[in-house]
Amino acid sequence: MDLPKHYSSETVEKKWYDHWMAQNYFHSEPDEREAFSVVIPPPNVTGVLHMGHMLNNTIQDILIRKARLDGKNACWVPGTDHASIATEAKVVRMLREKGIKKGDIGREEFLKHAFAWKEEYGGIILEQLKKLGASCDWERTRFTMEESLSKAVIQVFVDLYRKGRLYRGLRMTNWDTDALTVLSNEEVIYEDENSRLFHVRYQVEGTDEYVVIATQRPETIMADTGLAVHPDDERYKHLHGKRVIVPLVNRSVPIITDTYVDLEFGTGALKITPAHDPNDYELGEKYDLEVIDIINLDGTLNELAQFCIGEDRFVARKNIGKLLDEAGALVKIEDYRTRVGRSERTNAVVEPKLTLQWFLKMDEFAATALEAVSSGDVKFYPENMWNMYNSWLKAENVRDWCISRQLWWGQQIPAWYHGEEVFVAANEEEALAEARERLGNPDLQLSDLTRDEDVVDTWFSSWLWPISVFDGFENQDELKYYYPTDTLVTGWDIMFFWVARMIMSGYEWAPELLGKEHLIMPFRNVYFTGMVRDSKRRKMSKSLGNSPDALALIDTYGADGVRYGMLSSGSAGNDIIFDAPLDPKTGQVLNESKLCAQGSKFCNKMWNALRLVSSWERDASKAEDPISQMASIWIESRLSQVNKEVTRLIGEYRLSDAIMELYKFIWDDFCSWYLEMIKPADGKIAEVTYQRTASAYEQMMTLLHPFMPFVTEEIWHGLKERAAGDDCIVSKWPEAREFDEALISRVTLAQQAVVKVRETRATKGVKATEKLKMFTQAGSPGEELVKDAGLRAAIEKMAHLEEVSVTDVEPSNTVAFLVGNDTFYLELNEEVDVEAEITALEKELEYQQGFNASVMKKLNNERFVNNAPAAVVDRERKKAADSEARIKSLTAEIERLKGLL
RNA sequence: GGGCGAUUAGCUCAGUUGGUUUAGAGCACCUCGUUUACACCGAGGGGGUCGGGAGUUCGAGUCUCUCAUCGCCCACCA
Repeated sequence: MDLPKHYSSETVEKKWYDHWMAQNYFHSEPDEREAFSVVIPPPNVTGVLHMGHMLNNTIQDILIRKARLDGKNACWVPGTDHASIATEAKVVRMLREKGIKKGDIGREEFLKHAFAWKEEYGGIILEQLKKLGASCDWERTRFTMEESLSKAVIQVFVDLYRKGRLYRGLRMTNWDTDALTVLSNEEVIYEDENSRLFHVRYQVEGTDEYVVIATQRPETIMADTGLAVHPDDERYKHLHGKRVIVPLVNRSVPIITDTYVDLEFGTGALKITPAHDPNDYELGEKYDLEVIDIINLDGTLNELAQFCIGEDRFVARKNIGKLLDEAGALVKIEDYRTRVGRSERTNAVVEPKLTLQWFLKMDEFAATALEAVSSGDVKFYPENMWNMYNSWLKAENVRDWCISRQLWWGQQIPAWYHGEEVFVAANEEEALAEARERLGNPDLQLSDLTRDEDVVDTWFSSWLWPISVFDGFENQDELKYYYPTDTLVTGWDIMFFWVARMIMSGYEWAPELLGKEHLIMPFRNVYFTGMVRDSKRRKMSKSLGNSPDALALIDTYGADGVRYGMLSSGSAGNDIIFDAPLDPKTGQVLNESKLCAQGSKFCNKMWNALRLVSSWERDASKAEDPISQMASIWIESRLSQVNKEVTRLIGEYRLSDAIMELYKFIWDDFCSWYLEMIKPADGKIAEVTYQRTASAYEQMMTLLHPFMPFVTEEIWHGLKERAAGDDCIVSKWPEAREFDEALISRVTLAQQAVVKVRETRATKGVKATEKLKMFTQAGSPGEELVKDAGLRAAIEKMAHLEEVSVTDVEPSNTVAFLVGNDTFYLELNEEVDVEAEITALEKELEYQQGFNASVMKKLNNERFVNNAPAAVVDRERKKAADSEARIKSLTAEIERLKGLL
């Protein structure tokens, strides 16, 4: 068999993914096995694969593949989210480029374009996930705006309305002046930005006195309907009950007093613009002030402003500033830093605006969602995410969810209006029937009703995801089997958008759909990944351009290499600093990563181990030699040990630790020690040794398979002839057997002996291959190592020694070192500097004495001996005995050497 | 202004009921080495008083308090 020197991820990965798909391994149907389901956090249908996706989908894939190996019926449901604002914005832009305006073509036509766009460009990300190796059940791919899922949204809307948990109201909302829609609070990103604070004076009516206020938004002055001061503010007490004249528009407005006003800030006087500020709106309500709305939906000023009509609010800001100055009302302008809210999707500065919207009452939902996690029904990893969750959902912080959006790409709200009456129903026929009945007018026609133009928030469809992907609102056949899902893997940044709301919806509808005896949480566990950040700790994002090209990374390092890289840094909840360096010229992130490179090197290492093993000529007549005999039992023991450990770590979601454990085991134990020990000089290996080696190697590959599926599958096939359909992916997770712990520690000692020899060679400048003799003295505990034929031979082979023996003869021209507690002597061919050896041994002795002293300090402490657990005390006694033995060995050797001087 | 989390080797991080040799890994670094799996390699080595201080304990990287620095989340200060 001629294998290339370098592992080629490109060809291997394509080959196996195609094979898995052809064999339909990822598909799941309900059966008698235990179900293990995971629903993907649906990426935006417009999205492309980025680092966050790679991290989070690698983790899901590991969990799913492990479950599959454990013999569970593993089902990973993929899909995409219609992402209303983001997608609609893209389609609008695309149409604009074609010279088509959204408003001109109407809703239906627009949706056709949008669906066509989705068919052509949407879902690229799912193809990219295949490159990563994601073992999703692609036959189950869902989309939040497909018919069944949309029906579920409508059904839920109607249900909530009938339960009295939905209401429509005029509220101060966050308005996106670009997308022309309202936004939920969560969709507004606040950041500190530079601004200017205008100090403007208002004349007190009927006097020559002025009150100076400070504002960042002079363009809203024309909408002022009041001025507020603190009731206890001595500066303004004489003005209580008086009125001031708003500059430019010369409107007379009342001075009100309220403790909301901060005495310390600015001049202590505040202009009140109920239409354009949430706080002012509240004050306006309280004091019954007029609401004058001077800003259009697109952010321009309307006629009511009287000035700067038609100008954008930011243009008007400058111009009004000038006008105020000309009118002598502008006192000064200060530079100021303040929090500005921008739309998460369009980056437009959010305009507080009074609009009529649909809201979902959240108090009950929030209480349920809190209880679900505090009771332990839903477990969080890491646990401390509870704090963030709790602070968001506790009663005093919960706000009703604004679910309507002034967009077309989404599920249209199933509400019809006739005058003041509202009819909410699953379809127009039902709405009409209800309207006829309630209005007592059997002749009422559909054309007499007006349907709500708005759609629901995208999250109002994704919060149903764990149920709706199984068509659970229509029938419960699959839901019964797959629900609840096992683990949700997502970033903590969407804990409130999505995780909490899925819990709410699960507890709301699962009992109705499945009955209360069925488990009702949407998932048992939530694994929160951290944010992937760049080397400057900035969140990776498209706009910053600091994210490496995910697909380019896969091309360079292979999916296995990238998966390794994503995992080997960080743990649950902690942010990951991705190590891609920056281009010094452009400041852009380079598609280079040490971690991913390490992963691809690891693939190459394993590949070459296969090359080595495959290169041996197998000889059925050859007997197993003592080294191989010993080494096989050792590697099998270690394998079982590692198996147990890795299983435990995966169960605790400690995936980085698990992959690191496997990395060290495969690289160090298997490649550096085991293979080197059994490596035949003549290239001929006993058949039995080959089989045991292949079997151990195969098991290692299975343990690593969930993490690095491609290379492990490739090697697994390279080791043995396989029957058709007998694939790694469906093979069993190996059983962890009892392991020979005593042998493991003996091998550790043997390794120590080898390292000491190598170290001695390095420091004395003796060639690594120069044949030397080593011995220990008769009657010493080190005999155990030498008496074991396999171990002795292994030491000789690994350290290039001619002989390791037990002897009575007095050492001569030797270098002594400790192996375990005993002294071993290495005979050198050149003259040994006795004084230097004494110095070296004395240094070692000093360390051992220090160590012994610290142990004895504990043991001589009565309180320690009395209070510490017996096992701990025993361990300390063992340490003491060991170090005493070492001290004895060292002292004796030092004495002997001194006698030579 | 509240809350959460960090601070361990040059870098990125482990260290999960306080005791497993007076701290570990990977990368980086230094020395040596082309021995027929792998130079995407092998062998060896240096490097940390676990942010500072105090406390609890027989025993603290681990628990408590405090200070410092840095992140992040939430909040209506014009």
